[in-house]
Amino acid sequence: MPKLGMEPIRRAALVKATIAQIGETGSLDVTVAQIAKRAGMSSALAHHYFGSKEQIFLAAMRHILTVYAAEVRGALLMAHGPRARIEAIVRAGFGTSNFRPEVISAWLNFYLLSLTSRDAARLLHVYQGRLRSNLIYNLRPLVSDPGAVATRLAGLIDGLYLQQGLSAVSADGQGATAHVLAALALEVGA
Amino acid sequence: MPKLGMEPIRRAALVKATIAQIGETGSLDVTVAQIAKRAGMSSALAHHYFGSKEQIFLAAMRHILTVYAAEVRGALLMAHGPRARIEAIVRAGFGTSNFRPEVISAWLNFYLLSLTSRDAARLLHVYQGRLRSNLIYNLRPLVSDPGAVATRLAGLIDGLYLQQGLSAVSADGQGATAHVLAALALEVGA
DNA sequence: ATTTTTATTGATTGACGCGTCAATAAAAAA
DNA sequence: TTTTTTATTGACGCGTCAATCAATAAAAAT
Repeated sequence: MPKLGMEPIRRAALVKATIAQIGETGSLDVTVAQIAKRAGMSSALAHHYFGSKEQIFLAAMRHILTVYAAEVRGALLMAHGPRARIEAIVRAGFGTSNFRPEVISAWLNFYLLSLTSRDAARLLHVYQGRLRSNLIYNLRPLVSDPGAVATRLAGLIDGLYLQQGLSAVSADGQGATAHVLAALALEVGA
Repeated sequence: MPKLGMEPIRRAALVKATIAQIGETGSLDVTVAQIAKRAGMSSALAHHYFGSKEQIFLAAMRHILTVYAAEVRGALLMAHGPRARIEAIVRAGFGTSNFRPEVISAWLNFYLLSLTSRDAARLLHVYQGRLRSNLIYNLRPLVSDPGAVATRLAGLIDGLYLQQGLSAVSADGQGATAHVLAALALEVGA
């Protein structure tokens, strides 16, 4: 009984199911059939809407990055001054949306996917570059070598994210945020 | 023409080929046939010596961790005083053996494998715990909260390692080392 | 009332990969 | 010299999975 206008609904359901399935499986070794079943449809329909498994992955990745970017933008709206803006960026990175265990796991897997897929690498590069230039821009009035400090802060963020993704017990976003802010305080000499 | 005593040679060749193949492929989606071919034997022989693909992966992982542990031990021999010992640990982590692109890629893939395989998780946990307690022990006379500082240093090391593994262009071990040591200097207030 | 478009799936295909097995051959032991 | 052990591989069975296709059905358009 085909109700019309199903395409966006199906696509969204598949994206959501993909992230959940990757989070549960812990790897990209998820089958289209698993994803489709979780999203309540046949694997044939998943192929019908996305064409290939890689396209499904890329859509899921795009979704994660879009949500993340929106959260950063939102946090930046409320921040006055460079120091507060950096704090906002950090807090957004470890915010509730991106810091759910499934999302962390998916993100780490997409990291590795970027070694294989050019499209994935391109996506990731754009968002990493945006984070980095955001950090550098706001670090400029605070430290003498913004590039180096940005490298260390971004590295610490990635590393703590990785650790959280691997421990996979309970994601401690507040703790991670506190650590990054502590490092920031040392860097700006406050 | 069976020469005797081939087993250790074959095993070592398979371990080496596994790391190389994972590095080249960028994922754990490597076939036993690929590994065996690179090691100069048939896939049947690989199975004969290791029994399963997972055992091959675990052997490769053990090898990487063993080499890493040896390098840390070696560096610690030459270090006098807590500060120098921490520097030694950092330098070993980014030392030539563990910082070749293939090894970085393999390590990152093993990180994710630990989400799937209990044995892999156990291996990783042992070595991470050893690194962490090494750091904490030597940080104790230097800082007031060794645990927190160790978390940040380990996080930064992991993060920079991750970034190097993903860029995959040229591994800059000296740069990474310098960044961690800079963070250390800030933490100890020198 | 037909035709076209959209939604949907069961069945199928074709490829691929792990692991096994039987067979071959040479060294070592008996 | 016969037997056992070690080394080695080609062939293959069995399962899995991505992707395709034909078929069904209900909206929408004509």
